[in-house]
Amino acid sequence: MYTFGRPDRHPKSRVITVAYFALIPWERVCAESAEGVPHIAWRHVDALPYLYLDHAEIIDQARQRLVSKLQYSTIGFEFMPEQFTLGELQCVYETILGEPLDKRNFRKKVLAFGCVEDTGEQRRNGSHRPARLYRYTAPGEVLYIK
Amino acid sequence: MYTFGRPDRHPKSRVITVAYFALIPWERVCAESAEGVPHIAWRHVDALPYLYLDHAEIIDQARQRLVSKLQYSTIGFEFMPEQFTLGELQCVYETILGEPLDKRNFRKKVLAFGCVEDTGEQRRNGSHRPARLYRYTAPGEVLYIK
DNA sequence: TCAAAAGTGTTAACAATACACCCATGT
DNA sequence: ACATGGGTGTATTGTTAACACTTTTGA
Repeated sequence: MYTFGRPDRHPKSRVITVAYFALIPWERVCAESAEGVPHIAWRHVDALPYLYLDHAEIIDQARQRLVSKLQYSTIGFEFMPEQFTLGELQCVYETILGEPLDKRNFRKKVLAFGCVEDTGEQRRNGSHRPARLYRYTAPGEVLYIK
Repeated sequence: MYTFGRPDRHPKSRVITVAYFALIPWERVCAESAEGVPHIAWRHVDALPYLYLDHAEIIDQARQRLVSKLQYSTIGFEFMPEQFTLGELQCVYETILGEPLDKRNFRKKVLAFGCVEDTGEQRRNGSHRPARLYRYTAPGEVLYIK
């Protein structure tokens, strides 16, 4: 994601942090303590505890990076299971961007881009019309939402 | 610019390279040998000697990064001296992007963006009309060329 | 029959592109 | 007078954004 190397970012010595971020399906998320790291846990990004030094800045930059990646890549699809509805996909985009998107324009762009294919299947989800299920396929070009 | 950390990128051990790039005025460019680095020199990016391991890839990525930075930042102005003509600026953009740009559209965008101001001065340069000199001023928003 | 999400096209505003001529100068 | 780069405006095209109603289902 970014390498933090400002000479004065650590008070004692020169510390360089290479930060990465990964998208992990919720089912596979588990927080295991490792040697030398006694208490680790997953936290909601809006409810983080005190963070050492510039670590809050690192988190912040990762969020921003995710937002911009959403605009010039198909990273949003990485949040989807194998089959998904366009409503679910739109929900991911809206959550990350932090603003509502127009349903018609969103579907238009995604479908026109041609990185999804209709599986022919549907999902019944509640007391309303069932949604079509789509599958992610390799992108041809770059997808811009917004 | 980017941190290269693939575990197998060096045959002997785990080597991590944090690559940076900088824009330096030609007058201040000098290649000094340092301890342990006997022969260093500046090379034209299109005429590089053999490069160790993935170093060619690193150079390549830096070039690409420069191209994309040109599109969402005002980095192009960093190549300019304190006063410059729009023709010179366009030349920088054309060189980096590797394609000619329309003179009128280019000037329109740069001027509309409002990150330059007319110094009132001119430069006589050859047997043709003198060019206005501009000065770079802080950008308001993001400048997109192309 | 009602509530709730799914699905669908058109129009207007704006941004990007293509394009050709006159200007000021030095030789 | 001519060669050279400087300077300017408009028309077209393409892209993006705004907007409202019908459909299908379960309760």
